[in-house]
Amino acid sequence: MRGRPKADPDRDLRGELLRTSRLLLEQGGTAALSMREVARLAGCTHQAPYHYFEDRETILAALVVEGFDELTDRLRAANDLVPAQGVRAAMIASGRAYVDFALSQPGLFRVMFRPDVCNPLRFPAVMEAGSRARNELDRLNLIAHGNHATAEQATILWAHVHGLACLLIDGPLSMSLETDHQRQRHLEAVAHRFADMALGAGDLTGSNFPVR
Amino acid sequence: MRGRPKADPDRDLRGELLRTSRLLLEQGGTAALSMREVARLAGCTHQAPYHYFEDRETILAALVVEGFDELTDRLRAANDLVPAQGVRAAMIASGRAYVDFALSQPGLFRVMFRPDVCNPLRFPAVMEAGSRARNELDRLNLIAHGNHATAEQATILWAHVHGLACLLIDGPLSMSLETDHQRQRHLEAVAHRFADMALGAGDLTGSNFPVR
DNA sequence: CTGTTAAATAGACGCTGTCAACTGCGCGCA
DNA sequence: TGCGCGCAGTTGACAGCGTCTATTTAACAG
Repeated sequence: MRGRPKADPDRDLRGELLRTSRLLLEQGGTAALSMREVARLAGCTHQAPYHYFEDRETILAALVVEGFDELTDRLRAANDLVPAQGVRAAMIASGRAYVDFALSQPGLFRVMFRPDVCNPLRFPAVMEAGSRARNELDRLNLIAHGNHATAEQATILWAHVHGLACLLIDGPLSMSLETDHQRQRHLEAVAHRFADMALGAGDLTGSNFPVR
Repeated sequence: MRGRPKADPDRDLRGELLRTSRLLLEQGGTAALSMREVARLAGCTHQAPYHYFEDRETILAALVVEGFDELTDRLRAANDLVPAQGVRAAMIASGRAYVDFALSQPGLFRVMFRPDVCNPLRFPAVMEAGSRARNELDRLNLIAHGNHATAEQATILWAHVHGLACLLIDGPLSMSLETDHQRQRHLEAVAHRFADMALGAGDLTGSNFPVR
């Protein structure tokens, strides 16, 4: 059969393509996400996806936006703990949220920070979604340090959680931790230690935020 | 002409291939490093590289080893500052070394921490080179905290410099800093602030290392 | 009934990594 | 001197990839 097949409004090819892409990305990394394989799994010809996405990078961009939005939600939930549980708990929860997100879908997380794979400058939506996530981290920093919050502290906070996530999903850090239990314990300890450092060090610059 | 060409002992094809690969990797990222393009630029046929490297990943592995070795050298040089300039200066220099390395050759740096592009498990040499670099960071942590050094502090140190490097080369962080000068100043301030946190916080666990 | 557009199909092109087969040059050895 | 073997390449082929172009058909608007 050639040309457009019988109408089937139940079928959402665009959505199917996105779901399939995300699966492929997660299972085999960016290299496994091929236009033709996506089409095959979604049950259409190799050219059908081009109707919905300009090219391969555009599919990735759509996934990246989804990813940043999900990350933003998780970070916001952590920040919202402040009234009930305090800044320290929120900071620890925030770090956990960031790391958990990366560990739960490392394939997506990697692409989110790889401009050579998906160039944010080409996709304003990607840039905006990324900014929203970043704002959530900045908000935490602001809550934590109030008037004494600095851009340097924000950078340290971001670098810490991001570095942790990268090292965990890309092996070098998790390889030395045998069991999942060990890793959990280590991460827990790291989070508390970092919170001590970040919040406690406020004293050094005049903040009177109490340690512990 | 077919078959092996006239002998030319002056020509080091293997070296040429490696140099060319590194250039391509740096200029256009991992996607630009194609077996055939390397061969073309090195002036041989598309199959000649296979005599020296099993496949594309093996070329990348060789570059990654070079990269880790260079990073190790830089970190060692920073650590060697301790006797003359003290722990704080060495920690700042170490961070600068890590970040400078990443910024000076982002293409290579990215591959060094991307097991889906170059799987360390397949290349023992890569694993060992990576361990050497990590040991240098651990050594700094040991010097900084002596008997009170913990695995958590080592992780925080590593995550900090690594996260900083990743965010800088992959855009999100450097994009908000307009000029090179601004970036330099910010990084300087971040380094000092982190050193304060990492060394000063030693007090919290009983270390009597003086801040400043 | 006709024209337009959306949603696909089909085929081709050049690029890629890699497998297989072949070709010389030069060295060790008889 | 002659011979064979292995190193260092060459050439050709194949399948898979992204993407361009052209085509086909279903649905809808006037």
